[in-house]
Amino acid sequence: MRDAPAPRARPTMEDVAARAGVSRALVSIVFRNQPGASEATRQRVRDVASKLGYAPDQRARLLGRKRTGQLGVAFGLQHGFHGELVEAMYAPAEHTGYELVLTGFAPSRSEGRAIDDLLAYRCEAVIVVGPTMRTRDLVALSKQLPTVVLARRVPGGAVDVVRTDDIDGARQATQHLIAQGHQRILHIDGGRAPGAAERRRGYRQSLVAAGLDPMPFIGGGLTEMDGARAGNTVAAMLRRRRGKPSAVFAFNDQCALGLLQAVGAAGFTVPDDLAVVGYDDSRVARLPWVELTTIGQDVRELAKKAVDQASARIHHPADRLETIVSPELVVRSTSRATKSPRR
Amino acid sequence: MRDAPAPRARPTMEDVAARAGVSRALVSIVFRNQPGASEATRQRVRDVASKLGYAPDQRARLLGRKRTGQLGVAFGLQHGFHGELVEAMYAPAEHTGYELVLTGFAPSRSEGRAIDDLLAYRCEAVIVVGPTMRTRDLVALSKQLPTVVLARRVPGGAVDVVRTDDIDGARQATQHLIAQGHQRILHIDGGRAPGAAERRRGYRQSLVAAGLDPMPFIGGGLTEMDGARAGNTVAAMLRRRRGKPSAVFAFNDQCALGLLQAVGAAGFTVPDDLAVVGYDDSRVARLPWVELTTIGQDVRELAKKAVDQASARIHHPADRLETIVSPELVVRSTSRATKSPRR
DNA sequence: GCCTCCTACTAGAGCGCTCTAGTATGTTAC
DNA sequence: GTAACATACTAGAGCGCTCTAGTAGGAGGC
Repeated sequence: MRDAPAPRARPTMEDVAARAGVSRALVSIVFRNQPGASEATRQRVRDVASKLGYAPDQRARLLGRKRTGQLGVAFGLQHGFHGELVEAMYAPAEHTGYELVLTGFAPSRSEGRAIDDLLAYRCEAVIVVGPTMRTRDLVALSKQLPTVVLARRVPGGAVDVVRTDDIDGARQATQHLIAQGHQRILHIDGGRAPGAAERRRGYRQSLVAAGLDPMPFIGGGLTEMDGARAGNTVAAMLRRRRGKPSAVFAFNDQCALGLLQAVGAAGFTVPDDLAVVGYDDSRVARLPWVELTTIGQDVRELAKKAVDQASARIHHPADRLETIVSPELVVRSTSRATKSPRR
Repeated sequence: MRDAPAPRARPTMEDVAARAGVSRALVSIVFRNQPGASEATRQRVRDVASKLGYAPDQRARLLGRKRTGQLGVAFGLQHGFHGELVEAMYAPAEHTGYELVLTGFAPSRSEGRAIDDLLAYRCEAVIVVGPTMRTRDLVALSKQLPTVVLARRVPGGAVDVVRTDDIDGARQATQHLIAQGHQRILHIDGGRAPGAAERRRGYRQSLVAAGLDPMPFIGGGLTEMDGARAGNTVAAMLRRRRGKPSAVFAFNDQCALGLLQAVGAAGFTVPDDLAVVGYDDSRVARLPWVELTTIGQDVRELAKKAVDQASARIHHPADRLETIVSPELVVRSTSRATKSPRR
């Protein structure tokens, strides 16, 4: 890049002004849709601009302005769910008058570096999607500029957070199974993953509230492999005479999928031998041969709240808020009662 | 956003210069790692800067510079594969001295809008990942500024392209099946999807070269559902006495997965009754209960070539190149010979 | 001594916009 | 006629950097 030539020169506002026979300021007025230009002039300026292939230079634009009107978003390039959230942010951002600046993180590119980019662009606020960085770093960031953490819990109340109510989601899943007549319900947990602690709690609360005994957690995880491993454990339990489980609430859909696989391979039938509920309502959960009952997160709502909250924080830096969005149970065939009610 | 307050004032180069007792220009030199400052001064400036929480303003930086050094990347927020490619671009971009500016497209946000953002940021070149927009629009874009289309074929040679050699991939898949002794090999095709025509061609060429008869294409598609539908057709063929296929090459892994499901549900065994090869080497293909033989695209290489080519195009705008990266066969158990060789 | 050369630094003009504070040219009121 | 007030437009000072063209001052050569 050392000896690179200057890039193809693109027309500036000056060029447009000259060709249209007006001042630079007037062109600026036209492009900002501000009052102060006649309709005829506006049209002329627009025509000239499009003839020249002119588009305002965003960098200069932002520099001159008091505010940048930019909202930075850092998200995981590998997480399909993050992509969905980002997509859903565009509409509310536009509506609120902000522009989104994206930066991705991944195993090969740390969250810190991604966020540095956003700082350099002078975003007015940042939305960090599902970060794994330490709470203290997030707190430090939030002292530098308004920060909203999306889809992750941050204890301490020092940072703005928008997330799904995982306790409620786990509760819905468990209560659904209870309502189906299940009494011995297992939870394949997510270990130290974000949300795992809440899901454990929601599961346990529901059982206790229904007068049932929580069963010990089975170590699970986030992936199909983790689920399959747990599934083997569950299959072993199913072979016992007494005390065998009749339903499982898995940490997420991928985990549930692995579990379904292992349990099926061991010769058991879902939902007759074992009902299964996942979490996330991912695409695979909807496949006709999977039809996994699951808990759906409200992507649209999460994205909108995150943008709104970032905007609110720009106006009132002192506040701090934790917004919790309710998830929704999606009943499919892995948990539907098929035969007689159980006892 | 109308009556928003000015954002928290952040320190400027001026502030750092004043506090360090040097000129603005010197601070600039330090932050650009240019020669012209003593080591002691560098250290002092750096210290002061970090004490003030100063980071150079990217907008101003780019404005002042002749070149922006920015590479725009437009990608699909919903495509996991796009995310992987973007991730793999960061390293080569840094190495070449460019910075990546990301913008996403999705059903709710058109590719055109995404690209407009990149134009506004005065990127020196853009890399468009797997666009579905019309060829003529891509050609028009490439006239405005250096453009590289990644992971899609663009006929006419008017646009720079970096893509996987799908003909070769299909050939590898088919030849592998032939080498395993299969003689009646089906192709579940991808219809009008990008790459589908090439994969059909590669499949047919290999069969003809081996003196075998290509079988009629089975209408497939990109999703598990499409694969399952095709799978039912294949299962019906397997029940016949004569002329039944012994292997299938599916358009992609998702399609292959649906097919495996349908064929399995119909009571057939893989790979004994039917060998299956997919395409993409996606995460699911690696699951131990799937172990799908597939064709892997070289993400790292694709990303690197895309960045290199964008950089080359900035220097030599007149050229146009089509870079084709070879895919690689990954043999797993859905195609491994298990019993006797077939005739 | 003076001249040259090097290193360490500074002055100041942009970059392409935005935005405040104007100036012209009506139009209306009285 | 002129004051009052629109509306349509312009001048020009920033915004926070980069970068060219300089200056100051010390080391070294002869």
